[in-house]
Amino acid sequence: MTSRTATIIDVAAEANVSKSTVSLVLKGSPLIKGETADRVKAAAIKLGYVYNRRAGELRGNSSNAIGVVINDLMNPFFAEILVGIERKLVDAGYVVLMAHTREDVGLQDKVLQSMREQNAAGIMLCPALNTSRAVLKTIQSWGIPLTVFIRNLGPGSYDFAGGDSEHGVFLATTHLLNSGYREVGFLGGQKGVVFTQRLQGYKKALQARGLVFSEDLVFNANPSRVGGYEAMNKLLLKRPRLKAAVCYNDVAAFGALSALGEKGLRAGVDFALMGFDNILDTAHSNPPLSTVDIHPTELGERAAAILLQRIKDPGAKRMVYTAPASLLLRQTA
Amino acid sequence: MTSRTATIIDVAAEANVSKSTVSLVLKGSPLIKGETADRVKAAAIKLGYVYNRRAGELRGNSSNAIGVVINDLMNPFFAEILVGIERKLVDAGYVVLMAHTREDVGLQDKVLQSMREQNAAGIMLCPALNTSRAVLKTIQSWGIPLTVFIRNLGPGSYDFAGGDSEHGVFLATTHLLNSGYREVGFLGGQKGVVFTQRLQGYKKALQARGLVFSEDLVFNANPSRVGGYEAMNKLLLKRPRLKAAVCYNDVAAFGALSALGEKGLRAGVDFALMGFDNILDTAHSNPPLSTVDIHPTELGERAAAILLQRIKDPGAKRMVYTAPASLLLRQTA
DNA sequence: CTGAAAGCGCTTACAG
DNA sequence: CTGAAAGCGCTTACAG
Repeated sequence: MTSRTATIIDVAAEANVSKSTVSLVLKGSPLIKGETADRVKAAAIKLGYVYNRRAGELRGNSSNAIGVVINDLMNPFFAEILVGIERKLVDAGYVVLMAHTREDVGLQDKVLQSMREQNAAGIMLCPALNTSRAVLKTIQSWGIPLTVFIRNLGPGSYDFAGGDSEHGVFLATTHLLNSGYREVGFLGGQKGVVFTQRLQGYKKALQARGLVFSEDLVFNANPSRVGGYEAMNKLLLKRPRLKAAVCYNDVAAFGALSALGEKGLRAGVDFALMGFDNILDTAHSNPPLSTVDIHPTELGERAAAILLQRIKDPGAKRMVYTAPASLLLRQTA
Repeated sequence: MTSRTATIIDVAAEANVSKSTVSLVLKGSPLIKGETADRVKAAAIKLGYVYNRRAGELRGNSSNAIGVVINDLMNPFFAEILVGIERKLVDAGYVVLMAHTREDVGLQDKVLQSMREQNAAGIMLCPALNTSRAVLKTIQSWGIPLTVFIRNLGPGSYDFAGGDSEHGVFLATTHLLNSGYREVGFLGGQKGVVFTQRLQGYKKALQARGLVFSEDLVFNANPSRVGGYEAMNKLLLKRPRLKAAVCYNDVAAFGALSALGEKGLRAGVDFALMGFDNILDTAHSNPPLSTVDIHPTELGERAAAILLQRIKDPGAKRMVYTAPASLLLRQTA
């Protein structure tokens, strides 16, 4: 435990220069003669000097911290997104202030406020369910660059990155229809913009076939494993002849797989099931899940890239990235 | 975008007091008369004052940021641990600087260094595989409170929180043995302290029964879904008569479940399988996984609690938390 | 090519 | 109960 960490002044004294010179050397300024710079660097090493970022940022009014708020880290989809975001941000020299809000709007306000106090250089937000669009204005009024990801917040001028939910579900549903199923259910999920978009894709696929949409075939539930499990049990009970369904997301599909297994039904032979997201786990589930691939980790990287761009160019026009969705057929459909 | 954010000086002017008074009021000092305090608060609100934490911390040499470094966020086990850590830390008024190192020791050094520059109030570290014990000394020399979690780094005086790996696997293996299996395999995982401990539990259980340990029954692989999948396929190929195995962790067990399913084998009837960790997913896998419960999220909270305690009392003696392991039987064994 | 000076926004003794 | 003053560790014009 070093009693007292050396400052720029100590280094200056050691190297026989002024602290201005030390500061310049430390940031690699070409203004300082090589010989002097070497002397300063040696002194810094000798004293075990550590840059005090806080002080530097206070003075320069800069920041290298970016806040990212996630709601449901227990869902691997978000964990993968976070990994992508973190990678991109760290590569760009930032540090991430991570907060988990478990869909709690109040907590979300609190952590956002805290990120503001920390003087975050930017904020990446996947809004908690029921988040008011007013947060957008609030954050913008703070002058902090923001990019919203996954769940959009309706029309507005904010940057956004998300998956092509509607088209993805359209593809999945169409695939099931093409495979000969006359009736296909929609399973899991229950509210929020993403749900609405996915359900829309489902409806459009039906429509394209001249099929009529029926509420009876949508089985709402939490977008979680348990939710998918319960929804599938309900489906099996109420619609015993239904043999195909597209799920709100992969995690719900896993729950459905579990429910199917319990009844001795084999996904892919007794029941056709499609997931959504293509989280890593789908490749080795039992059985491997057919799903819609939106490349979660890459999506996270893209979202972060947008924020980085916005920080660089605050005046740029609105940026939006929609991750293309493609069918990934494995064994469940 | 407010042109210029108000400072304590602006508030002081607005309220007709000195900035010292404002500072005191803002931190709720009882020194200031109620009436004055109210006036200051009103002024702060009126001006939209935002506390500049950076400045305050520079002056007071304090910090409310805690660094947490995770290696494999793609493994839900770690995601759950992180959720526990984050919850505890945020509840205590801290902010988390999260870094993901994907088992890259070099990157780990880099992020650790960065946390130091940020003047982190503490660090929670789950060391990347092959991390040298020297990091411990390094971090300690920085004077930053540290708690290591999940993977311990050998003997030393650092605080630590992890699961009872040895006993947990002992229980799982014994359960399989008690169920009548004469031979049980050990599947997945391949290096690191945790692996060693778990394998040790396996050996002890064998020993307690007078059974001899054979390398032939351990199937190494990455501690991931793919790893478990591959290990199970190897097992099935090389030891067709083996009908039971304990897995290195839940995620490997999922991969094994997938491999079993592919061969038309039903876990729990054709093959007995035990996982380890009890991540949320196990409750609704196909079929639901029997596992060893070490309460991941709570473990994360406990680990964070240790760091908090250490920050409060730097001189306290070594703190260690070992999450008790208990058998959780579902359908695979 | 390098130094002296001012200042970022706060906190903390110290007076009164 | 409140104010004046010093200072946290840096950066950034400005001189020279």
